[in-house]
Amino acid sequence: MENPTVKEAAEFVRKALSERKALVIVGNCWVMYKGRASSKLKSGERIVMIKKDGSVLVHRPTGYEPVNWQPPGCLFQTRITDDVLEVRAVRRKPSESVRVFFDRVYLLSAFSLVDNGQFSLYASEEDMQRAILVEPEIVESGFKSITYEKKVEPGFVDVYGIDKDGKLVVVEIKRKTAGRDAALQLAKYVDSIRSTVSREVRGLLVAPRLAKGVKRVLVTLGLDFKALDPRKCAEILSRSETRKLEDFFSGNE
Amino acid sequence: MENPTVKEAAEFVRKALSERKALVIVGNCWVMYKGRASSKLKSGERIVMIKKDGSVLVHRPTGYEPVNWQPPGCLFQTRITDDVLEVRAVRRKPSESVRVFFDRVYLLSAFSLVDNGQFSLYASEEDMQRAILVEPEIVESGFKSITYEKKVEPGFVDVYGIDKDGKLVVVEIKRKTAGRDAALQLAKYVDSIRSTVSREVRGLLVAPRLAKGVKRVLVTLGLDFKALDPRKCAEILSRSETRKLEDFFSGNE
DNA sequence: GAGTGGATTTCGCAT
DNA sequence: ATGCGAAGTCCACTC
Repeated sequence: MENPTVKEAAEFVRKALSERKALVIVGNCWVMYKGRASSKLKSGERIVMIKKDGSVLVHRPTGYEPVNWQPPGCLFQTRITDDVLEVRAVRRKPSESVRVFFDRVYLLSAFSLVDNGQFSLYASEEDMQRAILVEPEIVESGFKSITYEKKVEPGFVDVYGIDKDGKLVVVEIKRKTAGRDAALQLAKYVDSIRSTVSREVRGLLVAPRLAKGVKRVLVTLGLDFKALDPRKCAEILSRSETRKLEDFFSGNE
Repeated sequence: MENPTVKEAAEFVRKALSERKALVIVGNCWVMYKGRASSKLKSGERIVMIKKDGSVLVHRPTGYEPVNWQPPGCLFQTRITDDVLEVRAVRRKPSESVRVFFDRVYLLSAFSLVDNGQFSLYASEEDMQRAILVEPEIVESGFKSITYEKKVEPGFVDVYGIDKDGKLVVVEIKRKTAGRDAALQLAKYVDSIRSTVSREVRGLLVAPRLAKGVKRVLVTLGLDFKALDPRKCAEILSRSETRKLEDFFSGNE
């Protein structure tokens, strides 16, 4: 629907919302938000998206982020006042509402979209962990993992293993530049483990790189560091997945 | 443009991108991302938005967040292979690319949007600070603010004031539930001030509410707490702005 | 340009 | 439900 009248638009929007369709509205609008905070957006041309799960996005012509929005789970209400179309999205818990007022609509489209496509992300922190479990040698020559996500007093140890000399190794993984906090976290874990075990315990921080000054912190705390590129982990994982896939199709080891 | 052929779509997209228009594409697609991480999104129907500043959003039919995206500043490339339209968005620093492959396009629209509407957000932490400066009594009966500091690294005192008994008050503001960290932060400031002043110094934590257990921490540290809703601050600010506006129009006060 | 902290963060997972 | 931590976080601001 192109350049509909406000009245036509209102009818269309109502129908689309009741049918739980995805809605795209391009037009001139202003927006009021009230809830966790409050905001006012003055008149301008924007792209508004309303999804079937009740999420709302108001996008300006620039920027990655929506200027106004509402997370999934909204209830909608539309009305016309003085030739202005108001679309109101309300949600409870937290109680908040976004009201979008259109005085002109350029484009109005509704879709029943079907999307079952699987999304997979590689080289998250979790993937780095899995990569280390799949191929422990990337961490250190001779390293062997024992368990992962081991619960210790302050939280969770990412990977727990033994080095080539038989020393216990507590591994803390960061997908990004490791900061002072990661070092301190690891130190806590190491201390915690040491208090329960009579063996020697090493702390190893695995991350793509260290933040400035953290090297010194590590030295002070007696911890080790291993640089590891998340992409390499992604590679390892994709390789291991490929292997699995081959195994599946060939039906053998 | 509705249900264009892949070829028509490619031509349209190219033109729109070269003219720096905002582009909305609804269709069946799959997506590959490679950069800080890697991801694959299998085939499905989605809404893709490309903005004039070179940002890209791939939205599934549900959820607030885009499943794939690219921040502003991308360069684009389109091509057709085997009746599939590929739109590739590349950026440097960090080097990453998103490739969207369409085998069907339902809707294709381009817009030259003009948006100069001002956006104002109320009840940020800074707004709470301003509200306290405008109306110090909301903090405590008899409270008067002396100075405020917008930002001092590594931390900053939000507001300094004097209470009804003439004691110095250091105010720490949190827009959300205040945690243990806020209390400790405030304690540091208070200690720091005490060491430089021979007067009595109080620490006052202002926040909508306290996290569990923080009440005890405050008592231990000898700090006070005042519950303050950010929304009330927003109200105060909008009132004070209204007053200002009235002053402006009446030309007095 | 890198580092730091906030966000109407959102999202997921564990308790 | 609540709370905690991660995010391809993004973004604004300081150094």
